Amino acid sequence: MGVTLKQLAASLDLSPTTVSRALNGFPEVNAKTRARVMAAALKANYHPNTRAKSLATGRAQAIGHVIPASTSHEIVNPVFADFIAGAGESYARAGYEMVLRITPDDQEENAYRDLLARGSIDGIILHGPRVQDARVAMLAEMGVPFLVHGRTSGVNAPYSWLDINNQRSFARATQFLLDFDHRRIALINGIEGMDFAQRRRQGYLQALAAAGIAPDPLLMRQSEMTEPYGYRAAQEMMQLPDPPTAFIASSMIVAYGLRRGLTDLGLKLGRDVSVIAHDDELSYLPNYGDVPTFTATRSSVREAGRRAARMLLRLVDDPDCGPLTELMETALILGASTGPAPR
Amino acid sequence: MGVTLKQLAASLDLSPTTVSRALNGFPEVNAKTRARVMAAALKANYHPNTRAKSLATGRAQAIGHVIPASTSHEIVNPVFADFIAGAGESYARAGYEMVLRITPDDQEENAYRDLLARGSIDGIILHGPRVQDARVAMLAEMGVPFLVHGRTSGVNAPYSWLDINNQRSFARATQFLLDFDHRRIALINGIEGMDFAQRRRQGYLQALAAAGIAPDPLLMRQSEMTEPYGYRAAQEMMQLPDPPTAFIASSMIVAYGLRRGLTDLGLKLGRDVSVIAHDDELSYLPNYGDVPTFTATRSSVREAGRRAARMLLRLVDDPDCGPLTELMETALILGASTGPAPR
DNA sequence: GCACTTGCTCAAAGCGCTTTGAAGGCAGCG
DNA sequence: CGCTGCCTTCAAAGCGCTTTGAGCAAGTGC
Repeated sequence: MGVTLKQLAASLDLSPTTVSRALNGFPEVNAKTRARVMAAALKANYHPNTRAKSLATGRAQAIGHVIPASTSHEIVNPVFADFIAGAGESYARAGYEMVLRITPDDQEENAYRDLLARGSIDGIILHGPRVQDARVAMLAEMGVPFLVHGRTSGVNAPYSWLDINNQRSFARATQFLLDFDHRRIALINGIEGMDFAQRRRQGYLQALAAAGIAPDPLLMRQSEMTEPYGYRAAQEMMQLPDPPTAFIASSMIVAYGLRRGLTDLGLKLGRDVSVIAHDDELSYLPNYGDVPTFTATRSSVREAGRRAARMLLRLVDDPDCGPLTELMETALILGASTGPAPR
Repeated sequence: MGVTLKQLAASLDLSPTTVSRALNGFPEVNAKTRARVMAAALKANYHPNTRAKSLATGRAQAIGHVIPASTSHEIVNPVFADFIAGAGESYARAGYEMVLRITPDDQEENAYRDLLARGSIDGIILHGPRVQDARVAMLAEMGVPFLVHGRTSGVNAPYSWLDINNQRSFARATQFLLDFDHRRIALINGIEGMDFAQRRRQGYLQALAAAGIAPDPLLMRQSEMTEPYGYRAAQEMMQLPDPPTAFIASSMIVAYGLRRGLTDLGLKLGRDVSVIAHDDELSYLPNYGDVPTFTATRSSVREAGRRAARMLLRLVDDPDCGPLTELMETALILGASTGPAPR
């Protein structure tokens, strides 16, 4: 344990009051005194005890992230890690701590209540929102500042969120393929019920509708986004009487699986069949180069984490600064995996 | 904010002392009183304020994880997320909080010192140890209980760690291939300097040596474990005058890349060329089925997280319970990606 | 009957900080 | 000279909890 305020004060022959004020920038401290205090604090490597401080101020100086993680493994995923990393950067900069709570998914509500009742956090980030997610109302009712990473369709009450424009993003991707004369476009989506998956499908359907193309249920799948899932989707769909000429994948990993499934069938991406992936810019799933491997809808999930955290901190600072929302657009980047529909 | 101990005590017509003791299981409380208190606490949804509690006890009831994450992205990786998830389970069970600090990697030491001086944590998990990692000595010197996920070669002083038997694991994998008459075996490793990478290479070299085979530098690579890295390794090595007949990959992602590189060359895994991967059992990189896709050295990193956390908690509880160490063996599981060397 | 446990409960101090209310010193003013 | 008001500093209370030391009533043994 480090030096305490009292000790520091004693060593300076000052009262704790004055030292505290000097360090916290209160105006009623003599400039000379303040300088002395600052110097001594630095020298003694003084850091105020967070617990004591927050007990006194009533603010935890910490943000909670609750990760339900027993049966559904959907959230403990690569995307999550990068988001957390981004958020953590913002917290660190603001002097906030990040508290992570892993919980069986039937106990998620408890986790929030517990964290709150214990006074361990000032705000919450809600992960992996589903369609009509009841957790939003729950958190609102608890009266704690919170921000959703994503959105939840079907919830009317206002709440703060940061999301990417999934619908527009996938509409554009679909449109792009349509422009290349693709008419049979498959959507390999994330698991049903996740809000992002629904929005992506909407974008996809919207673009199809605008082109006067009836969606084919045989070309739409939703499941957990693994590589084998992509592989099977490719293999099975290409067996259809009227197979797709293009695929849109909800993640890079799925796109990897698609590519394998397709090349195993002797098809070349960008020539025989087209693939567009959603790219969260995860460092170990790179999609760069002069011509990226995959044409992709791209958006940094890490940057999303950074921004979401900053927004939440504003909310914590001033709970009345109203529901804050941000919709990040994605970039459609051209890679080697797309081309005109073969005929 | 929830109910306080004082309020609860008042409502029961008892002193805070008694209520505190009743709740914390001290023996000197009348059984009837305790029951009353328990019931009331439950009803009022009482949760002791963590900050007050830890201020009073001097224990933070929290464990810190510091993630350096600016330039080197090696740690914000999929493996990390699963380890954290496992550790979080153990913490939650023990009533501990998990504090995550993301920091520029030249500031990692500061992060530890700060966390400690502020009294925010009781223990630390050290991630991603490198060969001769100076952080171990640093933490030891700070006098905080800590546990390393992995080990650090070249550090003599004892410290607590949990690791998988990387050396044996890769020696076995290599041996397995040797038994299949492979003589040209490539090692596609993680980045140089990471301790796990060094141990894996040692295991590989050891098996080769035992078989009287001189290692070929052309067959050994180390880099960040991405899919394209695996792809390039496969493509380039197969161009060699004397190409490998088998590959060992340090991660599933790399193995994906290898597979693509090899199949692109028209080679069939398990027949024309063999691949063994290290499988951390990440949920979105599944390698299961009747016959798993890849022959693999398998070990759940999530389980490692669980155990590491438990060990650290023991250490926090009793700092003198000595350096705790655990070496987890991996399983060599037979999949479809290996077979006898072609001749 | 007394001294002495034993069992249960409480008042109060203290953890390290912030913050309120008060006070000392000094200049400016009439 | 005395009063006011400003600048600077401080003592003390309080945040919600644990824990020490004391106290009180009932039970035990002589």
